[in-house]
Amino acid sequence: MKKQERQRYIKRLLSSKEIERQEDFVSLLRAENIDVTQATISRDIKDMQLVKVPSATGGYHYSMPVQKKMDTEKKLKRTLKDAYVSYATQDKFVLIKVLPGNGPALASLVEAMHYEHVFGTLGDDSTVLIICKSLDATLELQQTLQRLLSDN
Amino acid sequence: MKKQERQRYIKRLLSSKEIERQEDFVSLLRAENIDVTQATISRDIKDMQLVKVPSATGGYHYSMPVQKKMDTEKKLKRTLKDAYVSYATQDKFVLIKVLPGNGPALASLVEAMHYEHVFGTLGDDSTVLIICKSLDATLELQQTLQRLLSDN
DNA sequence: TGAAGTCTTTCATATTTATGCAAAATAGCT
DNA sequence: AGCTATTTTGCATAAATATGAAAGACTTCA
Repeated sequence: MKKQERQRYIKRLLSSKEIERQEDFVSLLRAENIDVTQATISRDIKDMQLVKVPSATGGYHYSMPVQKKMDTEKKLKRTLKDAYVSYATQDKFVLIKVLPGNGPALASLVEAMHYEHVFGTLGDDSTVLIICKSLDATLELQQTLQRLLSDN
Repeated sequence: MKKQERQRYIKRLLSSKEIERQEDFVSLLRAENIDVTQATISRDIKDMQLVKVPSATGGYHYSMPVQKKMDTEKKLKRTLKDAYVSYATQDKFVLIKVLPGNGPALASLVEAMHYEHVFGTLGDDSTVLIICKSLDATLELQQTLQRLLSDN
């Protein structure tokens, strides 16, 4: 399955880099030894329903589809509320303790959110470690999580 | 204020028509006697952070920004949960009874969601009337509202 | 295996969108 | 009003994206 694999890569790129043009996908995929043309990327984007979002800072970047993002956030919220035990931060890390068994699920939801400033996520049985890209990002993420926890 | 007014029109068009290209905005605005070029629309879209979404049916259409949509849905949900009394449907109408004073707020939130298949919304002190574009749409809207009401 | 059908990709290009720059409009001052 | 600064717009065009058509892969079935 060539196409699916490529689309998985595209998803991963979405969260790790700020992608402004379809050609960026082409270059980045080339770097991972996946050879495609812009035409294919255009079709992938249509397939995956990605959108090109005008960002507040003036540029543009590709992002998850609205609906999926909303759905994911919903699940994330529910999981958080269900399983949350405690959290702590240090440096660029946010460490969340959850009820046993919920770590992996929560971690993968956080990943699926493709938060701009999250560098990586890791979940074991009852702990989720989120590594942010900066201290500011850590703060922001904390607030996001708190917002999710405090209902709405 | 020329620009702001135009952007209001753009917002209204967003919910009423399926807009596929920036030129569509140009024509539709021309029809309302607002003269603009595609260049301006492009800048408006950047300003307003609208996105061009690949729709499930194969085409593309412009739509609200992700974040705003999420925020609006959140407020809508909260308002619904806070103020909801009862609802009824008939033909293409959904009539929601709410606690006194909440009608206008709820109506404007429903409008802000720019639901594809909602024709119009009207809220008095304690009632909101939503007029859909088709019977199917009415059913769908009902489900959406129920989903919002039943937590998540 | 090979023919037929389906799916995917590229190439070339049409279509659409973004933007530099100059002109026009608008807003602040005095 | 008159002048200056700021914002907004259009024009022309560059840049980015989408897509028809042909070629290549991959399936399936006999």
